[in-house]
Amino acid sequence: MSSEDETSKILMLMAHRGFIYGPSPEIYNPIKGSFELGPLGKLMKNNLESKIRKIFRKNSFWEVQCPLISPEIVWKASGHVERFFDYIVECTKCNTIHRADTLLESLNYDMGGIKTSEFGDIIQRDNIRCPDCEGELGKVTQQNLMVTSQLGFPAAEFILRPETATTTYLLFPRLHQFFRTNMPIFVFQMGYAFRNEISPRKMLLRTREFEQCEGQIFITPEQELDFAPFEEIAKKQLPLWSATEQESGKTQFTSKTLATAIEKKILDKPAYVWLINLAYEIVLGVGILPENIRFRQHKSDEKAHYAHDAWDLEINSRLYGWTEVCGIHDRGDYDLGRHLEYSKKNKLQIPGSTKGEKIVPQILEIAFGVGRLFFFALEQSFRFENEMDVERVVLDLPVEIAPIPFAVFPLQKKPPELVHLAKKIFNDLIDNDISTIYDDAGSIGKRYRRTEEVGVRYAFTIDHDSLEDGMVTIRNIEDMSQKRIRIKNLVDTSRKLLHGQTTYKKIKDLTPPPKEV
RNA sequence: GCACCGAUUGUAUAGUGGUUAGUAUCGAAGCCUGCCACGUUUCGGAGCCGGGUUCGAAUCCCGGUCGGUGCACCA
Repeated sequence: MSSEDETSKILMLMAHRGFIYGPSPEIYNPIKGSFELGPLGKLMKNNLESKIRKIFRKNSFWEVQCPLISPEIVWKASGHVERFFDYIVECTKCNTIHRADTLLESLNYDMGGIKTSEFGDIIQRDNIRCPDCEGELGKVTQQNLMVTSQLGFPAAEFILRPETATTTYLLFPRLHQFFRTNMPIFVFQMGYAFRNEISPRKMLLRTREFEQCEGQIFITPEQELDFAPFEEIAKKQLPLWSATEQESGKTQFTSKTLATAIEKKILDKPAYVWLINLAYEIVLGVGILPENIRFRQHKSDEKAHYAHDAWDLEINSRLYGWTEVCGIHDRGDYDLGRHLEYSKKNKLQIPGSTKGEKIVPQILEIAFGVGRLFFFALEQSFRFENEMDVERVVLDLPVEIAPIPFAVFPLQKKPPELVHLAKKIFNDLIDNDISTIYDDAGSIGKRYRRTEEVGVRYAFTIDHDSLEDGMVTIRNIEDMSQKRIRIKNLVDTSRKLLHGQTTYKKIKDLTPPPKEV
């Protein structure tokens, strides 16, 4: 199968099997970059989010939730009002849109010495022409990358948040009190953010409304360097591709242990390194394979306005190539410093190491695009196998992420006792919060294939012997093998499989030896 | 937003200036079926939107919309 075929096939299956629909609304003229999750997509994203929450909680993060709307001053303080504008200029001849700053930069203007308000004057003064067609350039206009809306009566303009992180920072005085002034403070937030992307593309990878999951550590400069949890992970190896390696044109890079990264001064703060590792664990936790993960350090010109150091966790997308899914930022004291400046609230400071000193806490941030992570977890899981010239489609998701990990089938509809027993088992599983599907339509083989295509890991089949011996077969998606287990252990076994407390391999097969003929 | 390419049942496709728009798959209801997309019966479902040419347009032309790819932006 060519990769082009594979791409369109995967996209087709995502929609066809009820994972992702869109762009939405499909029956009217859709808005680019907006999607619906269908029944299975929603189940799967719920599971993925639960998994992320679990990992955050294990690592002592607490979850908060903040509003999507906030007054403009918040975004002035955060720097977004200033930085989230693109200055664009349109060619009057060929209508190509150019960014004023990149245009001037390409002509070797010293960007440090130019104010954004001067872009238009310079272009006019120096008679700068369109680089594509030599045509005359029009006026420089602003393109706001933040989404605004109206609120209240009379309506006033508000900004929809372009990131969740800043809204979390506004809570610092409250959190500092909640955690009884113990630093560092670990919190995270999952929720929507909005950006006027110029051109949404590539399914869930670039949309105008998107979900983020951002973890924050409020920490003192001393704690960043003396961070006990780091010791537990110091020997782990991560695929770190440093800015220096990128700048020297090296496309090959080697995994390094985290201790080495610090020794070689690729990274300096143990707390920050620990956070990079957390990003890695989360991505592994939702089923992305290590060979498809790398960390890429931002080069100095790439860094966001708030970042001291920035690394992206990138995933090698099967459909779209290496793509950022998580940014890990050392934001320094930029954010709380700015909010202190704009709000004048002294509670944004904490006592420093010397007596009477007040300091602004440092912030380390880990920022995931949830939609992206969801999309990658899904796209990487499609497996196409050939079985006797018939293609077998398997959605090979981790059991914790799979929308519906279990299925219950009566081998046939006759006799009705098979159906009764199957439905009883199905109800038992549901009553025990084990996500299960029941199906009795068509042949048993058809049902196995139909359900493994949407990620069902284990199927329980009730056959005629089940009525006599109290056992059913469990079929494994991996290799289509089967074992026989007792019905009375079925709920317990399912729960253990779901929570990783046992594996299919460890299940004892009670299939009776074949009878002598 | 620009450039190029595309649009027929849910999916994949066939074909035609006048057709009951074909096929496979799919879905529904049966029959059959003792473990891997079996078979079988019946049924269901389609030419993106707007305008033009024409006696007649799903088919030709123009415009729009949406999608794909490339450029700029980005979690």
